Amino acid sequence: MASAAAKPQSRSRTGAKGQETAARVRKAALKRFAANGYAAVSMREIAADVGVQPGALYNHFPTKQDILKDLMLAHMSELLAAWDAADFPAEMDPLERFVRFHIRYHLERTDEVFISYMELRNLEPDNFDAVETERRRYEGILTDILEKGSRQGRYSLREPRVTTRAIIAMLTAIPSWYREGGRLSRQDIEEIYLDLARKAVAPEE
Amino acid sequence: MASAAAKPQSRSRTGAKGQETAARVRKAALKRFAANGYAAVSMREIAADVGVQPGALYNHFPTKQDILKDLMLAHMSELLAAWDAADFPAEMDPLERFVRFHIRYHLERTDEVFISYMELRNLEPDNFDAVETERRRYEGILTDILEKGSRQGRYSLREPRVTTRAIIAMLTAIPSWYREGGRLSRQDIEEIYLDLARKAVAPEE
DNA sequence: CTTGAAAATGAACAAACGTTCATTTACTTT
DNA sequence: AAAGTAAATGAACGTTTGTTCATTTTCAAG
Repeated sequence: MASAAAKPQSRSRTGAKGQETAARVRKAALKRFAANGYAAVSMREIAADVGVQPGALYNHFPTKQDILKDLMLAHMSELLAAWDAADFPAEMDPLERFVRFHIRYHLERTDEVFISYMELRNLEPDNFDAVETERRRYEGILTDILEKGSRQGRYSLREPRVTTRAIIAMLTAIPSWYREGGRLSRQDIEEIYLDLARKAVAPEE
Repeated sequence: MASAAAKPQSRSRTGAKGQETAARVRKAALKRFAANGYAAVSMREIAADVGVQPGALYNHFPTKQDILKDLMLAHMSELLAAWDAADFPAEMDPLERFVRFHIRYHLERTDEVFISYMELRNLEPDNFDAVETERRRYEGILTDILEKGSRQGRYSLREPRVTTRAIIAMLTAIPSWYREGGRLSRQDIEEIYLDLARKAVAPEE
């Protein structure tokens, strides 16, 4: 009883090598799923990328579906954690915070983002619900910002939930066309979209 | 020579029955692709929906890929034709025209719309290019509206192409969450999004 | 009624799929 | 060095896949 909390988790059975292989599987699956779609990717292809025989994958993930679930849930929780950890100047407007954060994060993690709204339909019901719950939590952040700002008269809008989806849809589409090294820098993109979002909810003068 | 234009196309070899079956194949494939994704749908499932043996499908489409290409190209050309045919009050602002048209059309043809941006990656290169060309043509409509309005001082925006993608992304996402019979009617949706779009490109006062 | 082409059948093909499993290899702890 | 577990192998399993094809059915035109 007394030892339960202090248990050092005896490193012997943690399987350091296994952890590392699991990470390589995740990485390979992420790339493949993003490029070709979950249904079009075979376990054999993932295994080949990792440099291992197909059967070895099952030492780390019970099924192909579990790899997808793992990737999507990890993405959502990392997204939410990144928001919590984000630090912006104290005086920055909350909407500006959200827009800048969203753009930056989504341009950094294009594969994860792509999978997370493209492969939703390939999730089995339970896994779908789990991801959907996290997604709603993320949307809730912006909805709260809009509602509070609306009450304080800093923004003007009709439907916070609808406006949330509109803004997020607008921002999330950026990685689908933005290419590094093009005419517009990431900062340019931030300013353009910030301008659009701000004006869209600007109070009538 | 003289008969070329008036040729009655001898109904004998038009295959009336075949045309009808092909239409049923398109319809079944559309529903299935939208619900489960191109890669997850088998020719056997489509055949079963149509009420025919798998082999019979190949009397109408050379491959499964051709069914997808057919659906997507048809959608794009119908979308563009519908825009050309759309009639709005002469005095209506062009942006308002576009927003209302886009929302109405996309809420009417949810399956086609869903497939057309979800299954792009499952198109072979040639087919992808063909669809992409049509998509750019459609985006060009809004870009032209924004550029002209911007020159005339009716709108204010930084980047017509970027703003085009932002507005279209925002509008196209509607069918992914809108449900008939909910709290908001289609008219409500139109007004809310029209408001957002207008304000986003409103001239500074 | 005959003819001929279009359409549908039903069985078959090779290939690829996710997953399992007895066995061997690798590695950490006693 | 011995023991024991985790990881990887390599072959195999039963299904399912897109597609083909010889054959039969359907059906309108002559």
